[in-house]
Amino acid sequence: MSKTTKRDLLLNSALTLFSEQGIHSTSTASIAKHAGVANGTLFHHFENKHSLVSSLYIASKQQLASALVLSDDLLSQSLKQQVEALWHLALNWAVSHPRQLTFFQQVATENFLPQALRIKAMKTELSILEMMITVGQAQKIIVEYPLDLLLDHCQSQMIASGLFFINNPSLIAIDDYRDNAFNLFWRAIAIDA
Amino acid sequence: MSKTTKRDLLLNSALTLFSEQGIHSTSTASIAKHAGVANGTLFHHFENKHSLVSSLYIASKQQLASALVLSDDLLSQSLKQQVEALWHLALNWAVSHPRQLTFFQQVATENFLPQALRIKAMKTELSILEMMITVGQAQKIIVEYPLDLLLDHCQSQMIASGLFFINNPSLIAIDDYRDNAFNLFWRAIAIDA
DNA sequence: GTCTATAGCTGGATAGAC
DNA sequence: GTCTATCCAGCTATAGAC
Repeated sequence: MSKTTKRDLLLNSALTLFSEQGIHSTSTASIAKHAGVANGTLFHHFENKHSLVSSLYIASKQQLASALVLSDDLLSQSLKQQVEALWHLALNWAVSHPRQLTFFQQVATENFLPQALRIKAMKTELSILEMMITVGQAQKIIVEYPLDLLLDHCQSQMIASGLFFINNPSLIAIDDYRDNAFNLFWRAIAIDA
Repeated sequence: MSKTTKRDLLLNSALTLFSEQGIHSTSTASIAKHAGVANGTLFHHFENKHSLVSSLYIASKQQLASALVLSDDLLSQSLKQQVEALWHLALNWAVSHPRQLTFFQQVATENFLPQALRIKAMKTELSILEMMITVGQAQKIIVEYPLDLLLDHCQSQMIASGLFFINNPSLIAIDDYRDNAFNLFWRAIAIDA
């Protein structure tokens, strides 16, 4: 396929080191060294460290977005089944992309990127979820709590679940755990359960 | 009361700057300047930056722990009422100590302190919750999912709720929001709701 | 205990050869 | 595009006067 350019090597090394050490405490020099390229090469491909971080952030968010597409045959199913499918897509992506998930957390807590960029990325990410919740409320399947509270709740729930399985890798394979994790998610927002 | 020593000033300034900028990107020089003391004074009171951070972490965790004590008359109430009381204590502490809460997040994601210290602090913190869950399961009030999953779930739920209200301060005063937030928490783990 | 001054080092970023 | 060499700012931490 598309060959691995030095730019790609740098992005990949950056992701690895960021997720291990945090963004601020990872030097550009160490990124270049880990990628096996010269220091100056990094600044040929990226204007500065911030530009490197935001390139990585945007690329990772796009990866995630493209993983969260529901297949067409699901659209005829019940809302709960659609939510469950979405939830499993997200969890699967999280456990198979642990570096990206911790990187997202770091971008949020280290205040490295401008808030505007993060909020914009979040908005598009939550639009599917927002639609599902609205539909579910109209069908009296989902509790009628304020939308902002529900959206925040669902999002942090998913991230927390992903991190839990990343931190306890041996549990990923156990179907009971995965099912229970979804049940905790669904019971909270569903009417009648 | 106890007078504010320069050591206290330094800890307080550190907390403010850390929560705004992150730990790694806050210099000891800026902490001393913000506290209105000389650079060298910081290193008289703390051996190095790590020692400053861990002192602050331990003190903050103790503050939190002392805020989470249930009053005696609650012990005769139902388990749900005890859980609800604990939940509100935690939420109240969070919204009135926003700097501490973001600082906890930063310690966790920036990997600044040794994991052992963090795990130890977490263990004691979760012991009350663990007891409540175990009792609730015996009484068939709380779902019988694995304890590690439930503990992680409850903890991240509480933190997420706290951060939500810190990020949306205008909603704190609205009782409905607080009640709904607790309901989302309780519905997930309660049997029969 | 608190200050000033500064040592010693590391980081981000640039210049210029190839 | 990639490299080597290097500049300069800012950081942690120390020394020593008061």
